[in-house]
Amino acid sequence: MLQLDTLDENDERATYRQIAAILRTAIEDQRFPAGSQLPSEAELVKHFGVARMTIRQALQELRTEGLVHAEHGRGVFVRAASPIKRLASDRFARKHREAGKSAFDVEAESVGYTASVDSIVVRREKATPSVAERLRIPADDEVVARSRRYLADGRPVETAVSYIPVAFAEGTRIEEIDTGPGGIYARLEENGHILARFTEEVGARMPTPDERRTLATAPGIPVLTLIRTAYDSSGVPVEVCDTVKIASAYLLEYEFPAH
Amino acid sequence: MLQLDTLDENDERATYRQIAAILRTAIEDQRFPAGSQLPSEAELVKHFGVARMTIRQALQELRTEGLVHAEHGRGVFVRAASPIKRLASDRFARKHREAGKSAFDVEAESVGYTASVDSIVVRREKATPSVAERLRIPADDEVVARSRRYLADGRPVETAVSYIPVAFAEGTRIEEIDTGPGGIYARLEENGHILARFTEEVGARMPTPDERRTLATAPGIPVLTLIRTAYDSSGVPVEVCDTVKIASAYLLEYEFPAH
DNA sequence: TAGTGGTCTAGACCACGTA
DNA sequence: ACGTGGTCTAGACCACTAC
Repeated sequence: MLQLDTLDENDERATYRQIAAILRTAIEDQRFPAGSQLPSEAELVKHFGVARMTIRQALQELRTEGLVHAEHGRGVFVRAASPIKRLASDRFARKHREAGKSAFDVEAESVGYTASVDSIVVRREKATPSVAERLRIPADDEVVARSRRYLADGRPVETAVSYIPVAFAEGTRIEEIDTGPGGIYARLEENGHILARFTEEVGARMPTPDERRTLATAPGIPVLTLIRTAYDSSGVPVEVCDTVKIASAYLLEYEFPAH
Repeated sequence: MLQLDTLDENDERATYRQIAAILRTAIEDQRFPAGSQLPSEAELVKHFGVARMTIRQALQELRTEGLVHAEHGRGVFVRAASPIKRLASDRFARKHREAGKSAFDVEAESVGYTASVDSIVVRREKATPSVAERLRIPADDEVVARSRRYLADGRPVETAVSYIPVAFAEGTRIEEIDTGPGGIYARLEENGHILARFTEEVGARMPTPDERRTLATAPGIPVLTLIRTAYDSSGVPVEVCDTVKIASAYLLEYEFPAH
């Protein structure tokens, strides 16, 4: 019954780890396919003959690994292998901007998602040390900060905050909610700052509770952090974009020469 | 006593979340600096007047976030902000190879670490679908698989497996443990495959229990995954390198033109 | 030996989702 | 109403570390 192995007396691992391993194997073997429901805690208590807290500890381990997620009142479900959005480094190519598309539209289109943006907030603020350093401006100069949240098929996948020196944004639609076709990069170029190159700094970590809420992720799912700096043809940094992406939703692609 | 806030009756959050938040704030405010020890579970039980399991649940949350780690028999400690190794995309530049240095040496030198490599295993095996696709060879052709583990100052930070088509490795030191100065890229170039460009695919996820063991990481620390493909001047893929890095130890840097 | 965290039990009551 | 997971209690014994 339950089509699950039972505990091995000789196994010296902690009981909850053994149970986690049994469930993990069953999931990997597709005995519980993506999206399916695991046996309830009560059933697992009966099957393994242990206390409920022991079962919960095993499930906690699988949740931390991101293998399953619990829904209060419904059950524990195998997480669907998330569709991956591949981000190629030509996503900022000028040809896309000229067609009036934002980089996020380009990404989404290439994999068949419906892209949307919400929570757009535009304000002026003093640059943080990290932003000021990348923009090569004094530490408390004012910048225009544009924060927003990206959604794919209605589900949050990324937050982003762009910082632009006030001098480059003043009098353009960069300070309006709707920046117009092609987004802020198109506006910067109209303003004489022809974009020449980007740098990106990529890392990963666990999200803060705040980020978990904004991105609506379960505990145990890491985020990719990406800080992009855009330089114009004179080598002047014109924008820093600080993004936090749900790791399971993204694969970043880069290409570079061997010199 | 303990210099910690107490529980707020009116706070509607679960008790363990409230306790976790109190501890998190204390850590962020440096009341418990990096490396310092938190009060013992017994002390926290007394301070907050709750059951031990409730305290443990709060600590579990902080562990999942990677903020603290427990040492059996010693205590719970605030995790030190890990030193970051920045990986620039010129780390495979030919000038470094000509100086007899491997890419990992270059990385380590640039930040003052002592680099070392262990667990080197070289064997022939059938290509996995993922590797075969990237190398553009039939799905069960044989490849040379070189796996190893990188350490910085003696601590594991990354595992890597390189796959090279047998035809390109045969008769070179690529199949020996010690590949000689400049590593496998230098050997490939001596063999007529002048490297022209690389692609890298970057993602992040939680480590498998196996990876956690190999990299000696605590639960709750994500890994960066990086698959690099090397192409020679004829556009032929000559190597696929599949790496898993401790996320907190790395920051990847890329640069690309705006077209 | 004393103190620490690790594991486990056997209950209890609550909040949520479904029917 | 019922079954699900979420939270919490009040213990127990064990394994590890430090002295």
